[in-house]
Amino acid sequence: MRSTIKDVAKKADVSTATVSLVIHENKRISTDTRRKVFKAIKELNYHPSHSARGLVSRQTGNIGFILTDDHFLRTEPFYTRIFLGTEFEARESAYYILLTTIPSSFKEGDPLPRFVLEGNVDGIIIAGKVPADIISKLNSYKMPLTFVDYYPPFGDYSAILIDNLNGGLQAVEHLISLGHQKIAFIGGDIEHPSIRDRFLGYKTALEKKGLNFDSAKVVTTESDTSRESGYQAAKRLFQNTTDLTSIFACNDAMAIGAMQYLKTKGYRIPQDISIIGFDDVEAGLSTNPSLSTMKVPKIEMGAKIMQLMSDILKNKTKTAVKILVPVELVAREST
Amino acid sequence: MRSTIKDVAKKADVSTATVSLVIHENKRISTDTRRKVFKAIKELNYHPSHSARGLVSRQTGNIGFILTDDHFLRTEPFYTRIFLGTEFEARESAYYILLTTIPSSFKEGDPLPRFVLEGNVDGIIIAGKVPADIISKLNSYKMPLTFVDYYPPFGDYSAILIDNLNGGLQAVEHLISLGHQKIAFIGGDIEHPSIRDRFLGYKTALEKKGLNFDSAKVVTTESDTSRESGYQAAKRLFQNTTDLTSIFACNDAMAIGAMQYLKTKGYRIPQDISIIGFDDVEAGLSTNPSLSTMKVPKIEMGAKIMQLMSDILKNKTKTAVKILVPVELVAREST
DNA sequence: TTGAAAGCGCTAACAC
DNA sequence: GTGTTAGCGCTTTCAA
Repeated sequence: MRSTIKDVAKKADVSTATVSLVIHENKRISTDTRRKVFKAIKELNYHPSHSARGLVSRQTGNIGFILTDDHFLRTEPFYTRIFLGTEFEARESAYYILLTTIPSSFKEGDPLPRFVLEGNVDGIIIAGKVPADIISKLNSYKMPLTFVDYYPPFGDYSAILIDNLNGGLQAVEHLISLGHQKIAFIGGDIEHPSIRDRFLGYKTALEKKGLNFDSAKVVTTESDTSRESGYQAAKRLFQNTTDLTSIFACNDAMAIGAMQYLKTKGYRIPQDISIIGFDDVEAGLSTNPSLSTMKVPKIEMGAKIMQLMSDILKNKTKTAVKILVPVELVAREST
Repeated sequence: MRSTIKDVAKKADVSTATVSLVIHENKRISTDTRRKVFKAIKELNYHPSHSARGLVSRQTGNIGFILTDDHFLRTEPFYTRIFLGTEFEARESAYYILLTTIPSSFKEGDPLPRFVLEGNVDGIIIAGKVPADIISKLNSYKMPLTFVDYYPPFGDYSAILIDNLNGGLQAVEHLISLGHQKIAFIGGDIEHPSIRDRFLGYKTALEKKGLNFDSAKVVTTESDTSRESGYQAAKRLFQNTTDLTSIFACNDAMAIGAMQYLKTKGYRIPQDISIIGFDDVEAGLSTNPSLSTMKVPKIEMGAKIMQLMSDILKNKTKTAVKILVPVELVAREST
């Protein structure tokens, strides 16, 4: 039998109310009593019951973490890292994370995650792009909704986002600083906010340096951002034009796919073509040559969104805040 | 305000006890009452409070899912798939999964997952190999402990395991059926039960077919089973001997790494060397040639372990059961 | 500075 | 077949 607050109270020879006050760091309690209580807690290895607390406080102590199944199952551990950061931080702030995936094809009639229906979370973190339908359905529940690595087209939410625009800018400026003038961009669905911003960064960098923009050097027709798509995008790119010396891929997976294409065509990297990705996933380290990229602090982003959630639930943060997380150039062998 | 059992009782004009009985499908309730109650439940969109239930039933309704951080962050979505299966099944059986990682370097003094300390789970699922230290510490808590894709050296637990021995056997028999006589084995740490069994399957197949075992054709000196290790293992293998026509790699990642090595050395696959892996991860589909492998039903394994856990908690299963999950040959281009 | 007691939502024993 | 009620472990007035 696990020990309860009563056991602690008895052992410390105080009331259960006092124990509760001590636990909640109420300053009205005398140092002496506090000490007695803590001693008893320790000796009995007491941990408050999550259920009992939840019952009276009308809080569950749980946070829901939602992402699409294909994001969760992505080959590159991107969202799993974000989740990990969230989980680490949740330990600190004494929350539990309930992770669930939704189909990326989620539509109006589909059932919401069980923890939403059952009201078993105090707030929800949404990681990565999700179908608009689920956001609107989620909105009818009154819990705080926050986003990490995605911001929906409508609504006003707190979010932790990558500074994609600045990242794209830096990536391309890096290429330019190496003397490149003919720089291509390959990406997945340009409707995706992250990709759009990275592309915007690309254009901005060109403008800033007075290089002219050439739409033949842009391929954004792939539906996802996998290696395979990178391969295909590179193929298409070279059908459009061969007048280029470097490529900025919207993420590492596509960059790696593009590298594979370049190799099969006999281009040497970086001698003939330089290439830079985005995200800094492990796989970029084991390519040959190793891939230059923009480092995204995934674990930290996960931790930050949990902090934000915690602040919101404690009413420390009332208005929606968007935090842009800076990215950092990691120049390796491919540029 | 979410509706409570009282609201339902009032609306259906019965007592809360009756509502509770209806929810728990007690047969003493008349069809008429049952209908009334269900109607009220629906109209009020009533969902029982997890906390209140937990408090009185002394069950949390949560299951802890533990795996090491490097397993969780593996490039190939292997354990994430298992987790997904567990989560799917948990929805059915009305449990929540609390996922947490532990460092793969976990040792005696390290803190246990918070859900264990706080008694916030009814049982624990351990996925993949974990340090022995955590198992012994976990044992001092009275909750059921089950394993998936790993079985610890000591103790008696329920577990869902891959039929590695038979899988290894099938893989090698496949090679033999294609006419191969000189078959190598590359694997990571041979102490790992899964790898050991796959290796045993390899040996058994050779014996069965009257081929003799040649230790020069076995490399099990790598510490992990990554692509990089596969590359290194293949390199070492060819330092030992070049007298071989095929390779059985203990998993797909190593197989892919080995393929890379073979390609750099100019071997053609499968003309010069055939190669088969194990696990059936997505990456094996996009290699060139595509990788033959043994298909492991990861989602199903996750679902099964959750079912097993649920049975144990409902006292349907009293004695520890080990279930071997069969694997299936997927012959693709590499053999 | 501390204690007594009510009550959160639910289940289960018992009464009818 | 259905209702009454105690009580799970905790927090939180209110009183002392």
